[in-house]
Amino acid sequence: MSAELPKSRAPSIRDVARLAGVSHQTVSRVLNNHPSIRESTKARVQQVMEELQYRPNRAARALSRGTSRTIGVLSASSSQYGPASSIAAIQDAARDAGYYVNTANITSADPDSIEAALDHLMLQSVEGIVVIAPQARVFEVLESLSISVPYVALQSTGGMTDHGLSVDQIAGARLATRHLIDLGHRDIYHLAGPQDWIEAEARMRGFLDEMSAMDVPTTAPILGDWTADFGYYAGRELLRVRDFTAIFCSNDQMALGLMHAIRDAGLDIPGDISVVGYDDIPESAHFWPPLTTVRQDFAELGRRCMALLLDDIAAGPAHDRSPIIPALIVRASTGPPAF
Amino acid sequence: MSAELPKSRAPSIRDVARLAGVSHQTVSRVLNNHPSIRESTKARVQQVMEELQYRPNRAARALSRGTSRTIGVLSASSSQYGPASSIAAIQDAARDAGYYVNTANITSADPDSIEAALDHLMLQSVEGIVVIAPQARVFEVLESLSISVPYVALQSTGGMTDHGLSVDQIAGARLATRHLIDLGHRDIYHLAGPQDWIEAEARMRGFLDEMSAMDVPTTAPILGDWTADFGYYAGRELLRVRDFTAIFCSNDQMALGLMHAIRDAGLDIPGDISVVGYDDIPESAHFWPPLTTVRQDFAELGRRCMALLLDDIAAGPAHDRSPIIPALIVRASTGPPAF
DNA sequence: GCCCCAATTGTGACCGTGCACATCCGATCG
DNA sequence: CGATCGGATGTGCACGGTCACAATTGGGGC
Repeated sequence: MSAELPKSRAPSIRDVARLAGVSHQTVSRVLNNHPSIRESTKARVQQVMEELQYRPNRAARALSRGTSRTIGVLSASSSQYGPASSIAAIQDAARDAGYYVNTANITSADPDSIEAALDHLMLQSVEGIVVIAPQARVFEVLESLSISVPYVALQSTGGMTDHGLSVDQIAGARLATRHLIDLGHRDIYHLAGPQDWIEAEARMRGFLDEMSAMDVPTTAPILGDWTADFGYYAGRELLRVRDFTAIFCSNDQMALGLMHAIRDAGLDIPGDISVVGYDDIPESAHFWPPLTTVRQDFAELGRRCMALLLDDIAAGPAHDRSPIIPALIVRASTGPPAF
Repeated sequence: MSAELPKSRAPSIRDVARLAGVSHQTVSRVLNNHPSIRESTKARVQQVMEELQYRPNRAARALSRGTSRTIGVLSASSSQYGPASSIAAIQDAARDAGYYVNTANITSADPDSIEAALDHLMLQSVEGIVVIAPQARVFEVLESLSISVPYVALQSTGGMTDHGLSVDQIAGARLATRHLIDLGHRDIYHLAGPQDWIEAEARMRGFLDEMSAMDVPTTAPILGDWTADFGYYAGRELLRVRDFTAIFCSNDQMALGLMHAIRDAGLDIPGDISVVGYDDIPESAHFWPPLTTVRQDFAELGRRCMALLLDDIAAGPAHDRSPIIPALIVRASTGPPAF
């Protein structure tokens, strides 16, 4: 019986006002819980709103306030575990703060694609942007378009601009590298991510830094594309020479593919070759062998990133910008070298 | 030098009109490329728009048109590969169609959480909703709230309502089961997904249907939670009895955990036990052993889902609703039983 | 008993765009 | 050559909120 005839128009603030016997402005005050409204009036208005199933019209509010309460997310590879987790966390945090989130994916790294995605977001009149496409080029475009809203980048090194949330990828990579060195490895390879990814570069730097700090000679890293497939093919090529006893992969997927290749070659992990990944996706504990890796808390990352952005928007006091240090998770894929 | 002083207000349609020496309505016509506008006028207006860096105000447009050009996505577990891929595809498709996408995640399956997420979307005045949280309960809530906008569910069986995109999960599950039976297995287990997930239930039904159609006696399926961790623990328990030679898992992650448990028990895959997964996530080709699984094209799914919803919104001609049939991908995790 | 102040409420304009309708103009037709 | 017609453009208002300011009310201090 609660079924209502579909009215031609949704009830507006004035409809509520009329039925409650007050002015539309009073209704507006109830909506924004203005301090000086008599309790009784407030209750009456709220009851009418209930009856009418009144919903404030967001467009109208945005128009008159001149603010959209929407933030944009610019994302690459949003279907991967890490970014996807962060996005989810961002959305939750935004919702809690009363914001809406609109996501634009970039399919390729070319400026046109980036610009199109940014355009899409700006058309939405977003109040801020979270960038989860930490390719260096994205930032160039961002700067060149002189975006007028604050933006924050996820997973940057924190070094390049003040727009980044500092996750110390370098420290994480050093942890992983140090672990291998401490086990006694000296011939260590690095399978890096795409060169234009800031975080890939940071991990590579961490690797190289630690190697040189510990006085271990290095080979040039191989540049991959984050996929397990690439890890597999890279592994096949590398094993032709096989003058290494350990390898540090820039993410868990590539490590998975690489281990596949190592097994195919009839070698043992970690007996013949030790493997370390990066990210600690939920599956890596069940790889064969279970993968030693560096844990990143993607959800926490998303939340803190959002907090940062909201601060920027409100121009309020700076939130906690202290860098997040990833943690090494040691499992069965690493061990001392054969000898 | 291209830096502009931040003007107090963004240029509006009237600013453009004034500078171009036309009425605001003419500018509006240019924006919506109305047929009867003289070429020269159009060009002049467009040039002024360029100079002023004019951006149409979405809120104003939504207000006066009474339409938001926004669709909502209601999602559970949006960080998993499958849903995440579909969401990305939906976003792309929406963007191409000139729509915006707003995602709301539900954290738990309780009605309050679902209602809160729906509320968030409705406040946005979305024109349609895609549901990627195919828990039966979500639909109950959806029905009970008598949502006034069209909605489409991803990954339903297609049987329950006319709101679903038919992916024939049952057929997919039958393919997998049939594969095991054809190999000669008779003692086959099924590790299902959470009971209230429609797709989990469909896969279970497919399994049971095929088993009974082929006259193979069945054991009650185990209900899991989609995670690799669960697969591992379930595997440990199951192997206590070990009266089966094959197992069909409702997704690849659980299959991964299960294979981990099987290896831990010192058994061979597929020598002692064959394993089949579902989804074909990009990593499963590199599991150990590479996983036989059922491929779902999540991106295609998202695209078609979006097409369906746009049809519903436009009340246009029904799009292609023919069911998608998943494909079996045979890899090394399955083989004939020992004997 | 009067004045002042704060709390509460009302009034009208405005945000930027699209729609309905009116207007203007040149070309076509009888 | 005037009536008609359709393309091109202008005018005013509506959309549903918020904001600035005005108006009304009630209570306390002198």
